[in-house]
Amino acid sequence: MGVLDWEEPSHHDFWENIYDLGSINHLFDSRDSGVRQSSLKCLAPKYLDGDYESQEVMEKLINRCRNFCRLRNAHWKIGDKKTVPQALKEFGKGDMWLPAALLKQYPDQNELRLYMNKEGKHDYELLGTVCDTYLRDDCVYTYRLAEGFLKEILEEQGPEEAEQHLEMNHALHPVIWKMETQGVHVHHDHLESSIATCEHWIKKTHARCVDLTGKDVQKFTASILRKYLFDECGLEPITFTAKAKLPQVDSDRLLLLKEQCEERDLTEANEFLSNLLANTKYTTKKQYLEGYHRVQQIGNKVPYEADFDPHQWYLFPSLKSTGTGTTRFSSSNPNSQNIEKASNPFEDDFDDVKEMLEQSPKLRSIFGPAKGDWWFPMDYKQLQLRIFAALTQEDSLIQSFRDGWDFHNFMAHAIFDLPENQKATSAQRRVAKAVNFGFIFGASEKKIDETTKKPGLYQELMIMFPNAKDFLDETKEQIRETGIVYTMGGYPLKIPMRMSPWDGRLNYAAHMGVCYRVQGTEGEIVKKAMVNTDQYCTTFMEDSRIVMQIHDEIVFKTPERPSKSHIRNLRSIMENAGTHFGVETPVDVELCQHSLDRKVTVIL
DNA sequence: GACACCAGCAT
DNA sequence: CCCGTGCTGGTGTCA
Repeated sequence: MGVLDWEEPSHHDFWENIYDLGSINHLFDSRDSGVRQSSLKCLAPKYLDGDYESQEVMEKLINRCRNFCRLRNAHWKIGDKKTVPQALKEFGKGDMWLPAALLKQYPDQNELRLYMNKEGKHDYELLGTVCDTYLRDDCVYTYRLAEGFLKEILEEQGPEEAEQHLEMNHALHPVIWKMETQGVHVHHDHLESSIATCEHWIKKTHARCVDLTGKDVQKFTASILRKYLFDECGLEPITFTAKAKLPQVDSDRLLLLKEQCEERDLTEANEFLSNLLANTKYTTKKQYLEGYHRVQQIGNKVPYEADFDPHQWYLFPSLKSTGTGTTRFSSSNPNSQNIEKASNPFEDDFDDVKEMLEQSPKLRSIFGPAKGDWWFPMDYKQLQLRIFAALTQEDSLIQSFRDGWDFHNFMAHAIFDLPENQKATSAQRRVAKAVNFGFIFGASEKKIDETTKKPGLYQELMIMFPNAKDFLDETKEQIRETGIVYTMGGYPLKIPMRMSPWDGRLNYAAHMGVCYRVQGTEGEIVKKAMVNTDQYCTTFMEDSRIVMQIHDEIVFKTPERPSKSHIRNLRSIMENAGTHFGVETPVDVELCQHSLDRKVTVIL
């Protein structure tokens, strides 16, 4: 819009002068910055008296303009529902230029005036000013909010602390900007052939489902499924959905229902379920693939890559550094943090299902370096658990990491009191894993006892790890007093108060607090690592950069095979980010030349 | 069309 | 009542 000079946004001086209301707001109240609540539209009415009417007026007018164009088949390039990404769909932000352009260029102004001013409206007069008004309000509200938040933050949290947190996000801006504009390379042909494979199998399995059930439906929706399985076949529902209390029909439940079929010799229903499970897998895959296909672009947004090939295809995910209540990143359009792992379809399935899934395309192989490039993902080994150990200051846990234990095995040994030279069984390890994840996800006493099927285990653990117990009590106390917990770097996180801690559910809130402190510290560490590794890349490794961030993993790109010393340096930068916050965190490195799922582990 | 719910994917 | 944080897309209901 001509407000900022976009010529050299990668230049250091440029970023020096950028302050981000999102970061300031998140520091003021980490619950504000969720996906739904962070926009000015929500913040202005909440903290100022502004109702932000001008945005609404603009949205409506833009939509009227788009309708006007559609009705007349005018040759205006209008954002189309199928091609405009989700974020732009809402109110046609992509068409902000439209009102002024119509006023300036539409040949029959009289016609335009009649349309805009019909039914007593005066929209024609607004065409030339509506976006300016919006933009002005946007600036004013942004400034006033920032001013207000900063004042509160400095008073409540102290200037030095606050400055540190703000500086971290400040330093992240150019890093995120680079990632967002330079994008993630995808293998375009592979994408298309994978979609075709999915389609083939979807058709095949669906046809079989129709045959077996005699239901000639386009799709086996949840309601059709419930009717068939529970009413017609007489199977017993396993569990019920949270709100509507209907029988759950997710994959796990369907697998259990399949067991019921085997017991009762319902061969047709049994085979139906197999086909349906395979069908669901392929349908989901296709959905992901089509999502990637829809938003991919030829890499013309890559102004800084020297020998850039216009035939390469890229995705440009949007990153929100304040997209979560815990300081983790969120990613959208597409979400680059939930790319399916290859192992996913082949575990815990029945043999016939496995067979049908054998040709299933691997989504991770869609992503990979462009020709000639190298990617190397570097991930923190069991970062969350190490943070938990550091937070609790539980010596035995910290020591087990130092001694190089597999942590789940270590926990299995502790729980089942195994001698050191005896190997834990896979069942024992599974229990231990459930306990570990339970803790970092903030499970309650009841939940831990239930998922491990060992009543009383939680209490045993509390005796076994007294510091962990103290840590829980301390977190609980913090929540009772303030509703706020702190990460290891001192970042304040608000616990959602939808469950009031004073009505007997304080324990639950306390476990939430554990989760927030662990995830919050994780986010903090990885953000610092990103800033520092980016700095290293720009300084010492030409044309290298961060491609993606997946919570405890950073994927780098280089135009040639990275040297061992570069990898070593990057690794220690990442590890130092951990120790800076008091966590010992070794980092694993892998190299890939073709795609994310064909990695070579590097041994240094 | 807006909204709630459900499902499925990740760390 | 509840093991967390996210994003996306489909279905079904309501206005």
